[in-house]
Formats: sequence, C-alpha cells, structure tokens
Amino acid sequence: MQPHKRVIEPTPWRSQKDEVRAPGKNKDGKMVKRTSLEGNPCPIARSLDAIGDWWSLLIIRDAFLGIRRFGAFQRSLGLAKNILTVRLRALVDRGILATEPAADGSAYRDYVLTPKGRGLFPILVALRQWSEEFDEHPDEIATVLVDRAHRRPVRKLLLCADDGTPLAPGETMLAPR
Amino acid sequence: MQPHKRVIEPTPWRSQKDEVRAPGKNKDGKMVKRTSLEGNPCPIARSLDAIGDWWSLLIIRDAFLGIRRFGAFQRSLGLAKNILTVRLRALVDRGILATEPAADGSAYRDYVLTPKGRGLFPILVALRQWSEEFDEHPDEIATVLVDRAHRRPVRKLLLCADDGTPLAPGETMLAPR
DNA sequence: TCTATTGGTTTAATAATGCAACCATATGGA
DNA sequence: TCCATATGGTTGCATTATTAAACCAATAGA
Repeated sequence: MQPHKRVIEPTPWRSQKDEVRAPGKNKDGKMVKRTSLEGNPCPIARSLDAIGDWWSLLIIRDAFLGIRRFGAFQRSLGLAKNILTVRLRALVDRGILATEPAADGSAYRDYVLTPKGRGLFPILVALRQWSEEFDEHPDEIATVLVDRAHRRPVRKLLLCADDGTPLAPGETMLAPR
Repeated sequence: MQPHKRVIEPTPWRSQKDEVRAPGKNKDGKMVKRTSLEGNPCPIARSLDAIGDWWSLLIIRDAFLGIRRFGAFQRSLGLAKNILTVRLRALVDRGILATEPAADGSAYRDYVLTPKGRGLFPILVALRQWSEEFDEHPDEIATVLVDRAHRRPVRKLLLCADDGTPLAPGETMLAPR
C-alpha cells in the first residue's frame, strides 16, 4: 500500500464544499498578510499593535537612556540599519518618537520621546521587574533601577483599587465601558 | 552613461579588505539567524526574549481571562493552529504556562498559568493603561479593568521610591548591581 | 580639497508567519 | 456498537519579515 500522499491540486473525488485553495492565499485569492491588531477592541492588543515587537521597545528603552541619534541606536542595539529605519519611522508615525534638530548643532536629526512615548515607562518597568523576580539566572542581570535622589531601588509596581488597597489579579475583572 | 550597477560578485578593482559576501550570510558562511536576546544583561531584553511577540502576550491575556483549552485559545485569538502550537510549547518550556488534566474530566489537557505566568499581570495592566491614556481612538476600547469587590476602575500603576514617594522617569536611573 | 562619518537604501538570503489540508484520538449520540 | 463530529494537533507551501552586507548621497572635519 502506498504511503499517504498529500493532495494539493483539486482532484475529481473531492467534493464541492471541500474546496481546495493554494496555500498562502485566502478564499479571495488575496495575499496573506501578517495579522494586524489595529482596531482591536482590547487595549492590550492595541498597545501591542504599536510596540509589540522587541525592537520597538528596546529602541524606547534606549531613548529613555538618552540615546537620540540613528547611529547610536544602531550601535547600541546591533540591529540591521534597514530595520532600524523602518522601526523609527513607525514610532514617529505613531507619535511615540519625534525628530528634532540635533542637539549638537549639526545638520542631522535627533529622535526623542514624545509625551506618549514617555508614557511607556511603566511598561518597561513592569518588564524589568518581571525579569528581576522570575528570571532563572538573575545573577546575569546587570543593573537595578534606583531613584536618583537616594540611589535606592524603586518599589515594585503595585496595582491598587480606587481606595488604594492592593489588588491581586484574581481580585480584578473586566467590565464593559 | 550607464546607471549605477550594483556589484555583488567580486570584481578585479575591488580591494582585498573590501570583501564581498553573499547577502544573508555572515563571514563564516553560516546561516543568518534571527537575533536572540537570551543572555542579554538587560532585564527588559530578557523579558522580551520570553514574551516579546504579540501572540504570547495575547495568549497570557486570555489565560488570565480563564481560557484553558487549545481550541478556545485558537478561536479567541484567530491565529493559525501551528503558530499556537509553537507558542504554547514555548510558554510551557519557559515555565509561564503548565499543562494539567482538563478541568471537565475529559482526556484533553488544560493550559494554565504558573506563578511565573501570573507574575506577568502588571505588564498586561501597564499595556492596557498606556492604551487607555494615549490611544487616538479611546472610544474603540471595549472594557475597563475594575476591582471585583466594588466594580470601580483600578488606579494607575505608580512607580514609587523606597520611601513611597512617586517617581517620574527622569527621577530614576540605572545603577550597577 | 580630500576623507571619514552619518544616515540611510538596495539586494539577496534565511527565518517566521499564515492558510488550508490532513490526520489520529476522543467524545457523543443513535 | 457504530458512526459522525470535535479536539488537538502536524504538514506543505506561499508570503512576509528580518538579516547581513553592499552601496550611496550628504555632511562634517581636517
């Protein structure tokens, strides 16, 4: 007996409803696109649509550390320049970064965080604290986030109710808006 | 005059040091790999290495909402089953999800959050709150996170110093560990 | 004026993702 | 008990994203 053979082309014995399409194409014959989360009603998905790839968040991180120039981002992150170009443009388009004349007076441009971009700080802190708490090799973590005035580690981010009492995940729920 | 022509193959006038390599290969002729953030000393990068793609965080989100079964994740997220398979396996491997016998007594398995996975909650909250505060179409956001007891929206995550005073991004810095 | 730096773009190759077909096992009902 | 359907995947292929390296125009520096 023959081993199973994959049927890709339409075959006579295949029923009408069991339609055969070329892989990589949908029923309209349109191209397959990487799914976008744009317009998703979930705010988490909406955020991920804007900054949900690593490079974007690492660029933001570096921006918080004071990096402003294209070349500096590239050297710091070690990513391909074409990717950096695309990412920076997307972040500017979304109002997370803005360009301005270079601080050193040259004809080049700096990339700086907008207020919307600075609003991402809690996300970076949350990512950092998760790693600090759960990473399997915490000894490999090089830095601690401290408050500049006293040089002491910051507190963990804490989710609180309206009245200030701390909330565990299970003590919360989603309500329609 | 001819338009510029791209030189990919080695040419006589090209110097020794200006070596020519096939694009997509490095100097050793090895395959191009997607960069991994594993072992990176930055804790943000380490977190992103574990959960830095959309689908993973959306799976986690659904897990917090009580979704446990393969098929339920797939229907909820609308992602391809092969991708879901890979993602779930990676999350289990990293100790973020675990499998256990299905709660309904069937022979299937449930995917449930581990303590490490539940530790991701602040990240999800931070993503949510950023969208709530800065999204251009906040009217499209369907839900609010409330505390279960009083049904009132939770507070914004607040970064605090050791002594409890709130900290802005600029009032923090990184110190070596 | 010449050279190096900066900030990209282009090309070719590989890796990741998406879609749909396929399949083995489990479940539910007649 | 038999059969149909649901579940939880795997496989194959097309498309898209990411990457490394070459290339280039404009700027800056000497």
